[in-house]
Formats: sequence, C-alpha cells, structure tokens
Amino acid sequence: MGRGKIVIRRIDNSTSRQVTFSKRRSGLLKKAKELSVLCDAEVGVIVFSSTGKLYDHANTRSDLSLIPSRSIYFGVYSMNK
Amino acid sequence: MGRGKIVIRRIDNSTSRQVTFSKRRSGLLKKAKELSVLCDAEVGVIVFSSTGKLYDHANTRSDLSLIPSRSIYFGVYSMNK
DNA sequence: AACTATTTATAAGA
DNA sequence: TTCTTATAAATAGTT
Repeated sequence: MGRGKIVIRRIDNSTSRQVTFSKRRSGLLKKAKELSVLCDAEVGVIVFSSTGKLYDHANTRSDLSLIPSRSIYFGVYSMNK
Repeated sequence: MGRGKIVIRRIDNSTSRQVTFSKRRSGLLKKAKELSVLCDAEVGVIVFSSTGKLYDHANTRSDLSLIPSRSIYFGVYSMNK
C-alpha cells in the first residue's frame, strides 16, 4: 500500500520504524472502529511500542471497565483515549 | 475499498453484515500482526460478534496469560485461536 | 467461496 | 514532522 511493496519483517531503521508505527497504529484503530460500527460488534485493541509503552487502546464493550484493579488490564483500560 | 463506497454505519441486512464481519475481522487481525512484526510492537485484538460470542483474539505479548482467573479476560485469552 | 472494480491505506518522497 | 501522491492492498458488490 504505498510507493513500493514491502516485506513484513522488522524495520531496522529506527526512524522509519517509528514513522510506520505511527501511521499503521492509527490505521488499525480506524479499522477496529469501522468493524464495530458496521457489524455491531465489540472490538478491543491494545498497542504497546517496542519499549513496552502503551500507545493506544480502544474498545467498544462497556463491561471491560470491570477488570480487577490488580490486573494489568486495569491500567490499560482505565487510561483515557 | 470495493465496488462502491460505503458509509460507516450498522449494516442492516443480516447476511451482508455477517459477510462483512468475516472479511473485515480477518483483515483487522492481519493488520495487527503486520504492525507487531514491522514495528516490533505488542498488539492485542479482541473481537466479539453482536451476540457477544468471541470470534477472535490475538496478542503478541506473552504476559497477557497472567490475567486473574476471575477476570473476564481469563476466558477471553484462554480460548484457542 | 471466487472474482474484480474501486476505494482506501500507506511507502516513499517533498 | 506534516503534506503529497503513486502504488499496494483491502474489500463491496457481484457471480
């Protein structure tokens, strides 16, 4: 999907990897949102960078907020979009 | 991305909705996998159908298996792909 | 479940 | 890093 075809393997160049991460991350969230709306489905997405930092999460299921506080998911899902 | 442009709103026709659900669900998982590989990131995706049935889940983060058993996520992440 | 016409996402470049 | 655009990829409608 771009000026050239790429192979799906880790991008070595740090700068390129960061740029691609940013672009595809937003693309993934858009797709998740579309799937949930079009098909009346519930979709959750969590994205961590390679350093383990949480970048995005999105879900369309209200009861996900009931995660126990000691679960890793509490932190994930309680953060603002 | 198809013969015609569509508006992102719930698809009324049940059959069409089911077909779109199937197509886009696999597309979303593919994108998630690509993002994780290309950018060395950890990505989790959970998809429930409108009836609440779990259809897919995928993640690239090993410690997600540590979810407490009483959490809804235990069931989610313990199911086979 | 296959097939394409088209739309959409995005790789590379500015 | 934001914008552009050529091209790859996803997919809507069809068969």
